[in-house]
Amino acid sequence: MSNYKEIEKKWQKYWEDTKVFEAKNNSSKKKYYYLVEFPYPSGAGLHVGHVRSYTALDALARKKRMMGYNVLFPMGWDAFGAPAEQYAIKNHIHPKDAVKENIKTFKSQVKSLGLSIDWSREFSTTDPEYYKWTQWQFLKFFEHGMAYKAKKNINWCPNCKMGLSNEDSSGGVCERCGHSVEQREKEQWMLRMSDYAEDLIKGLDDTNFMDRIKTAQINWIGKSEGAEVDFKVKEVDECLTVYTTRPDTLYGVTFMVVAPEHPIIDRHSDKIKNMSEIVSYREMAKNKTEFERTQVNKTKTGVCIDGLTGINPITNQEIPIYISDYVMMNYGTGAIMAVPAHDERDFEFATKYNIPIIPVIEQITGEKHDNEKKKNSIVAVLWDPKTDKYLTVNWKDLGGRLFVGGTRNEEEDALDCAKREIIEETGYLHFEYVRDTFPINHHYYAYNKKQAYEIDCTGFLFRLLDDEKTSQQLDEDEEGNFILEWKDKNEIENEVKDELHITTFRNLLHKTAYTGDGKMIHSDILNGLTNKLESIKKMTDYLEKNKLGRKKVNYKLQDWIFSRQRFWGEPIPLIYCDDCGWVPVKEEDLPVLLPDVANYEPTDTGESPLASITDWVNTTCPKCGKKAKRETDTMPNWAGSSWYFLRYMDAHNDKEFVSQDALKYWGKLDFYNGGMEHATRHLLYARFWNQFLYNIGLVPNKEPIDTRVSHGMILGSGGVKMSKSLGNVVNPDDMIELYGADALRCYEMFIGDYEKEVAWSEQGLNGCKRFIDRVVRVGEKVNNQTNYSKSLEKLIHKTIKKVTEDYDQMKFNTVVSSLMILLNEMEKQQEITKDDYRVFLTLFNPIAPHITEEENEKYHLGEAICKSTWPEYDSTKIIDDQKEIAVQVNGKVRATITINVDDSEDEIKAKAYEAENVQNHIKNKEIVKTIVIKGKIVNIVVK
RNA sequence: GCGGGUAUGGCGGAAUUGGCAGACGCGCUAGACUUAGGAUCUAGUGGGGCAACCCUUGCAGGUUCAACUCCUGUUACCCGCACCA
Repeated sequence: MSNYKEIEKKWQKYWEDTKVFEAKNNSSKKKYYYLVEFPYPSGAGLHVGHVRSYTALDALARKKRMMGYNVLFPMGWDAFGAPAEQYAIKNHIHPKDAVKENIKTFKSQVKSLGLSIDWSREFSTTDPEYYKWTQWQFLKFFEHGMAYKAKKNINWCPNCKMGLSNEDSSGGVCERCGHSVEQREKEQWMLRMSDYAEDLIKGLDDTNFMDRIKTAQINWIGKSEGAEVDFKVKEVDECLTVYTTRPDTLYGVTFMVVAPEHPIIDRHSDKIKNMSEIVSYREMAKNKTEFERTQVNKTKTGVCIDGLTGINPITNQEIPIYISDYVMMNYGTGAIMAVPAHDERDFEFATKYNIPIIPVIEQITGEKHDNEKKKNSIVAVLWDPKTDKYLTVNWKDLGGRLFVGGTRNEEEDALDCAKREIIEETGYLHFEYVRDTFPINHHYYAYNKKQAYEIDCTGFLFRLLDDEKTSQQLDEDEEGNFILEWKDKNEIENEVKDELHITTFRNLLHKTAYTGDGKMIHSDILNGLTNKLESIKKMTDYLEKNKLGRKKVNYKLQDWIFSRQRFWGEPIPLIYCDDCGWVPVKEEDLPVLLPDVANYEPTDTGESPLASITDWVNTTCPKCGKKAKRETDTMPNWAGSSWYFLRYMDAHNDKEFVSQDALKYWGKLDFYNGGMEHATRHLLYARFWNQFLYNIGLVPNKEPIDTRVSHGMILGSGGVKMSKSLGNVVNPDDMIELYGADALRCYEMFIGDYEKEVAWSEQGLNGCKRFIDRVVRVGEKVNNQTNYSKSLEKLIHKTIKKVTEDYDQMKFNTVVSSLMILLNEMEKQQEITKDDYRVFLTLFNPIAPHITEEENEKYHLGEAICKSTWPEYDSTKIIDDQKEIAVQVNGKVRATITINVDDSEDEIKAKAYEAENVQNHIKNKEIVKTIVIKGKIVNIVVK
């Protein structure tokens, strides 16, 4: 621990005093806006993961400023929400004070890193001056009919005593405490986010998000195209409407399923004969947690509704209606048409409840030919349970290994045909039927008959009962041409090559729904079609024409549940009046402040703690002046973070949320860094919020963010997540104390690919400390001269180029390694010039700002680096006049030769042939060709 | 199950985008200077072989004069979503 600490303090003070990092709102320079997601100031303090992204963006911001930009790089605090509240409850202090305390420690930690943040724009989402505008914007949503109150079955965490959004309770457990989540019915404020589903997908085209973030968002929004189909219900005058993406399978519908909560049940409970059974099923489903209910692989349950019968609108067939919890009320219409032959879930359900399964799509194998003859056929697989082997028919050169197969004529039943063929071909007499397959549509060309065939083939599996045999009855062309062999499953997988036979075998062993494409059968108007999209379109058109259904797009994205029954959030600025209903608080009365109270702990009733503060709740109606009550719910902590990036543009404006001038000047957030865990939720909320503001004319851009990047996590030294319980959490304060802020910053940039997760290594950090020590030591070689040393000139220009490009591509690890290479060269020199050192320090400054400024000052190399400009390279000085290149013989390096830049191809060839080791490899051999890639490589191909 | 990603020495990772695989750092080995070294400096360091050479980018194929890089298949791990009809 040298004087690093004093150096760091000195320069941090200098930056603060000179205000060099304060962004100007009225600058003629080009603007650039960098932002790292603002931290949640938790009691745990700063994590080394924060250091990684903060340093990275700080480096970019510092470089951009030196390149002449007016850079906005602000920081603030996201301090509403449950964690702060929990912390406060635990430590028996008011959340307000807890937040103040945490921000203080957090801020001093962040400051010790020496970031070039414009602290003049700092704010916290919990500042009344800030949340006034969050409330104001909520009222805009309300005014435009985008906020509504609805009774919702919400996810309720009994431990945190709080309602959770779907996003906060994914997997059926509370994100915060891990407790499993229950269902509770509650009146909730909702924002109509699902209205924006399409725009949120389309808007991605106007962003430069990484592809994986775009796809994550698209998947989250979950667009699906299909149709709604109206099924008449026989007993009542009502249609049961379902949503399906596969209207083409309508002829295969054999039952329907509605969600347990489906209102049709309540509407017609008088018609339902087994109502008590249904009620108890509903009870059971309700008591299940969302987690249990959505467990995949659990066996399906359900009850047939006795008294309501569906009618397939296209076949007029009567089909049963079930209730089952595998259908969700909150997606589609809460009711489905079930096609067990082509949907795995429906298949499972139908198998369990013995519901008929009608295939309407035939799997296609083989290749189509012209002039095909049609045949019906079977493939029969005989299984011997004693040996667990299957009987194969080995045709050797005449067709390879197959199973028993045969053609059946029109009158013959497929099962009879299969039995007959087994007896005739194999002689086995005693076996029993196990199962059959859906038919396969197979195409092949028979060379012996010079004829192409299209066959519909059903597969059968039989169990062998005993070994008793009769003599085979073979046709002439079969006699003596095959042998029978028992083979196990693996041998069959390897040896049966015929597509029809192997597919049939697989389908027999594992019978399930066929979800692939194929040829339509049993489907009247669709019969024979093989193109899925065409079938879907034809059926949808038919439905629309006959008023039986309509095209429909669905999204998984739901409306945003915007209420929390908690104390520590922005109060929702609405007042309920018995006469006027929900009335917004007048703009001049904003913000609605959180009252100062002693008790802010959550209640068992699920009511916000605010509800018990009567003199806060009781107020007058802003419209009619009568007695009225305030809304006691607060906003989720995603609210404040949905627009904070706009506020930095004009952080202390008390007239507007941001001035239009500031919005116009700063425009989009150019470069936004944050964790992958926010790829869907925060980013979607923020985009939705901003698109709404755009639509009502309050912001100039529909998409608020241009580029989005994500840093990889920093793991503990074993490659496992850092956690308190494992005791492998690294505290940045300790690292700064031991190695200095610059070394810590340098190490975190050098540690690896910025986007990938990496394991922490304190030895690696120590290596960076050594590097910085060497940077300081090499300063002792500085002489009185300017300009670059002749011996270093080329490398310096190359390094400027490489480092400049690598910063721009966020390849910080190779920035550091390039600088290490340059330093290694400098150390080899007797002395170095002022400019040599100065350019090195400038290139290193974005990563190690303190020590580079100090060294620059110590040797009087020029003005402070933060005020100077980024170095440029001279491309003419980068070109090597001589170069070592490899010579390969047959692709293997045999020698290296030195070439001049202006050597002709022939000269290079000559040099290559001359090289000693090349001679050894080409003598007595014929040179087929010689490839010369100028300045790169020579490859001599010999025979 | 669906979607996305990753795989290179003992370790973290480079590779001009198809052109000498292993830059740079850590660690390790030997030596120097030292009362001392967890400081610093010098040399070495993918594996095999005395050597010429051979092998090597998860695995198996393919394209090419040339593949970590492109194509096909496959395995393992990580992340997100998940009965979404």
